[in-house]
Amino acid sequence: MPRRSAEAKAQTHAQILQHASQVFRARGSGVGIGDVMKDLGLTAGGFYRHFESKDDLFVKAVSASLIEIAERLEQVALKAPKGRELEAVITAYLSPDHLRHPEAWCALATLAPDVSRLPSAVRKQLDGAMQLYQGKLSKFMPGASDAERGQQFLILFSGMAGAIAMLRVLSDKAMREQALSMTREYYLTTFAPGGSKKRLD
Amino acid sequence: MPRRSAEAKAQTHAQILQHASQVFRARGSGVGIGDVMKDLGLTAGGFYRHFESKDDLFVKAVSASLIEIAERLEQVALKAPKGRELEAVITAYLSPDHLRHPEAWCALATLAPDVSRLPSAVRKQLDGAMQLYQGKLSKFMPGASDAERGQQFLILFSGMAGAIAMLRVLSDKAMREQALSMTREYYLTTFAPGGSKKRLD
DNA sequence: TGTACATCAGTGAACGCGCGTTCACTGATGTAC
DNA sequence: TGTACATCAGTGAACGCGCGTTCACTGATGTAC
Repeated sequence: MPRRSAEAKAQTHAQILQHASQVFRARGSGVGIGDVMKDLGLTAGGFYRHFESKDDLFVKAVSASLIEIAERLEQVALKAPKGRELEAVITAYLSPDHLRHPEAWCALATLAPDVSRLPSAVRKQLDGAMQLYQGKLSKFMPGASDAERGQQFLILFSGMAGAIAMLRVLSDKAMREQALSMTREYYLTTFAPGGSKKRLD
Repeated sequence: MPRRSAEAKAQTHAQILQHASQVFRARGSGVGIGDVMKDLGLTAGGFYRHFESKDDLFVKAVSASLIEIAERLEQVALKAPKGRELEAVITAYLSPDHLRHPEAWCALATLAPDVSRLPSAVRKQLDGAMQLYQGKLSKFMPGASDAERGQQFLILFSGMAGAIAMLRVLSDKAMREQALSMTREYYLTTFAPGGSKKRLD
C-alpha cells in the first residue's frame, strides 16, 4: 500500500502505541512486533516508520499506559464525594476488574520487573511518567507536606501493585478474589479511614 | 562425554536448578537453556536428561527459590531477639542487598508477572511453595488466629515485594536507596512497632 | 572376583521456527512552479 | 488551477540469529552371572 496522509500516519502511530501497551501488559515484553502490527491489519516492515526499535516502542508504551492510568485514577478521585477521594482510588485500584484485566490497568503490576531489567539509560525515559503518576495522585494522600504525601503515594501504590501481582500468581480463582477483598479492606482501613462506615462501590 | 554416576547426575541436576533459579531472577524467564547449561560447563542437549522442558525448569526453579528464601527468612527470625522476629524479617527483606541483588532474593519481586502469565495448570505447581513460604513466616505475624496471621503475611509480603519491584524501576540510585529506607521505616512502624527504639541492623 | 552386557549422562550437530530488522518497491500525498 | 516531481507510509520478501528440542553417538557406570 502507498503513502498515507499525515493525519493517517499519526493515527496509525497512536494505534500501534495503544495496542502495544495493552498487549505488553497482557503478555509481557516478549510479545513480537509482527503480532502487534498484524492485529492492526498492518505488516511488520511498516513498524519502523513509527518507532526506532522494539525497545523504543516498549518504553513509550509503558510510559503511555502509566500516564493513562494516572489520569484515570485522578478522574476517579475527582468524581468521588469530598473527603473520600483516596477511598475511591484504592477501591478502583484493588478491584476485581484490575485483577482480571492486566491489559487495561496498571503497568507497574504487570511490567515492573521487565522494566527494571532495561539499562538505566532506557529506564530514565520512564522517570517523567512515574513523576506524573505521583503528581496526579499524591495530592489525595494524607500528609503534612508534598514530600510526605509523595512518600505515602510510593508506599501505597507499590504495595497495591505488589498485591495485584502476587494475587495473580495464585491458581485458585475464588481464593484470589477473596484475598483481594481482604487486602482492599486493609488498605482502605490503613490509608483512608473515612468517618462513614459505608464503602463506595 | 560418557555416562556419569547416580550421585554425579543428582549433583548436576541440583546445579542446573540452582543456577537457573538465580539467572531467571536476574534476567527473567526469557533466559535460554543453552546459556544456563553453558555457565555450568555443559551443553544444551544434556538438559533433557534432567527436565522435561524449559517451562518445567522454570516452575521448579521458581518453586525452589521461594522455598530457599522462606527458609532463609525463617532463620533470620529465629536468630533475632525474642519479640523482634518480625522486625528482623522486614529489615532483611527491605535491605539494600535485596534491592541490588535480585538473583539472590525473593522471586516474587522479580518473577511474579512471568509466573502469572503461565497457564493456571502450570501455576498450580507453585501452590506448595507459596504455602510453605506463608507457613514458615506467618507465625511471626501479629494476629489472633492462624487465618488472621496468614492474611497479614499476604499483605505484608506482597507489599514489600511490590516496593522492591517498583524501586528497581527508578533510574536514580540515590533516590532508590533513600526511598527504600523510608519504605522500610514505614513497614517496621506499621507491622513491627516493637517497644525498644533501637533498630536491628 | 572377574567378565560380558545393558544402561544412560552428556555431546554436538541438526531441525524448524519465530524473532527484530532491512530494503527495494508501490503509488497516493504533498509541494513547487 | 494545473502539472511535474519529490516524498514517504506501508508492503512483502529476505536476512541473520538465537531459541527449544531431537537424536545418533560415546564410553564410563551399574548389573547379572
